[in-house]
Amino acid sequence: MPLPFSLSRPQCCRHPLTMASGSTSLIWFRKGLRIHDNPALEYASKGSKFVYPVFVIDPHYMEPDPKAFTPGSTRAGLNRIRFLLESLVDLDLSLKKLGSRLLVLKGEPSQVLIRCLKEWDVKKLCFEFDTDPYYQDLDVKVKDYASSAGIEVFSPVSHTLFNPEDIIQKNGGKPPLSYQSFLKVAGQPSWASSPLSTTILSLPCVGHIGSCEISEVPTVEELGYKDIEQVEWTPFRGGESEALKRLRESINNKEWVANFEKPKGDPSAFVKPATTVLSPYLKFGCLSSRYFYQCLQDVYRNVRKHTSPPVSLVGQVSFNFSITDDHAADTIKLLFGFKNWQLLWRDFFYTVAFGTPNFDHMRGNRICKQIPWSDDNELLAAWREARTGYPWIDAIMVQLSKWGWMHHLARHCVACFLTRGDLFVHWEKGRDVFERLLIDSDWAINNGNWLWLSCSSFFYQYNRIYSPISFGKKYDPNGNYIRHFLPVLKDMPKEYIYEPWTAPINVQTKAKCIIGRDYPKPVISHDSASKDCKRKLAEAYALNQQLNGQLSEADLVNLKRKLEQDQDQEPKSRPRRQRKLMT
DNA sequence: CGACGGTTGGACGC
DNA sequence: GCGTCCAACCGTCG
Repeated sequence: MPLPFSLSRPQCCRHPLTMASGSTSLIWFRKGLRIHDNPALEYASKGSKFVYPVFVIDPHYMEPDPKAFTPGSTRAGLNRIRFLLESLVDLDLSLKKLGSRLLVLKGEPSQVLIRCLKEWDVKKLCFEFDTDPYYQDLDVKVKDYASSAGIEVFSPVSHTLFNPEDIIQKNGGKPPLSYQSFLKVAGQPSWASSPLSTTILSLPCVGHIGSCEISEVPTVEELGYKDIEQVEWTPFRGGESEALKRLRESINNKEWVANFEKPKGDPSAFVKPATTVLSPYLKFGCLSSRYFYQCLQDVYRNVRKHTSPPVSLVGQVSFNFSITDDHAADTIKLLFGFKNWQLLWRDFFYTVAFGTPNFDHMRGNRICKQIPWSDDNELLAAWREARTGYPWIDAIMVQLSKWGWMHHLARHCVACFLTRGDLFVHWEKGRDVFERLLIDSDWAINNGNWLWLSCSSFFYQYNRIYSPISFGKKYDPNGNYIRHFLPVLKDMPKEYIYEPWTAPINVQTKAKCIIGRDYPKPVISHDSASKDCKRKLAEAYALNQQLNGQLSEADLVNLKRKLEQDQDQEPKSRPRRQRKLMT
């Protein structure tokens, strides 16, 4: 598969025609860290004499926080910071091949940007539209200045397949709240049948820098991260080049394509992850979701025709397919089962998130059930620090800390466990942990999934609880995943590895892992805790229905008190009492 | 009002 | 590995 853009023959803007016409543009990179399918970059370079490609290192995200529970800033773990820096280095290299470079600045982005616009006498400001509230606020400030200074602003939607505003408008002003209705409203993306412009052969050069403080892409050490203790880091390298390489490999992998929309997959397959990990690249825009979409569409078209060697309809991609009948059948099924594409889910969450005020909170969020979650910081800490005593849960949390990535279903298990399944801790607390540690954490998708998993919105079958014991066992009976991420349990026989507290003491001794000393006892009993969660959710749902979702703070406090009283009257449901069962 | 579907539940039987 | 039952929620649609 050829690259979607050419990296050959860098050219500079010495040509008299180029020199004579055009003005000065600035492309502000935030997400969209790529050259291919980048309308903002394309527009910036069109007819411009100078183009300033800028990235601003934002202390809000990047400043080291020594008090954080793992290395990193307040809002981002070091894995994601590193992934971002790698993506920037790659972007800089690609820009250099096109006769330009990346200008890295530091500070509060809107202030830095406004200073650059003045200093460089910029006439066109280009940046990808971003739906995240943080960028929405930032963009207002920058746009206000630009309009007062007579600067043209170009801010295209290119992070998602659809423009969330269009879909909300088409749906009568509110975002569709079910995936099916979203698909109905969304239809096909407007650009789906026409080729994306993905080729940039050269860029205008960077003009004089003046007094702005420009640096190369910093290292983590230069950002102030020193003496870091963590030994294992994420195996995923950032950047557009890596993204396109992974995409190419994935698409040539028949099994992966055939499984692309299937919900299942083995969450315990950690050495060679069950899904080809592209999510962090989509998050940062190292990979264009639209380009990805077209590649997949291409594969399906080719397979459908499966008589002759695959020929790309848009003439840009050909895949090394040796099509088996099975695979063709599978793929054809997928073609018509189009609606399950993960990429469409991404747009679904982006649309709902954009159209829902306070999407990232329970209070003031019109689509969120009001539930009196507990604020038990000890249970939260046990979950966060991988010491719940349930090896399946703890192994997943270790993978989160070390890799910043876990299988989708593994995320479901730990999110369910923390909230509606076992610990009844507020989903916002879990959301914060994921948001910080995941290398692919994405504001809309992360919050959407926590709403989903906690039965606060979208999904309401709170009786369906993932078992912290049997769910993992189903996929990985030997417990290899646990042995890898929790080496303390590596010698525990498979009969006990999902429930080590049930192992006879001589077995524990032999495995060199005494439960309660080398590995914790369970913080709760799943049987009683999950029953208790169901009871609480049933009551909370009933009150939500009764009050039409309009619960005051007092209503929540009263409900919480009532739930705790009921718990006291029913000793069987009291999770903390169950300790004796586990020794 | 009732039927129906919902990315991704668990347990059990075969 | 697949079907069936369990228990039963919600929002949507007719």
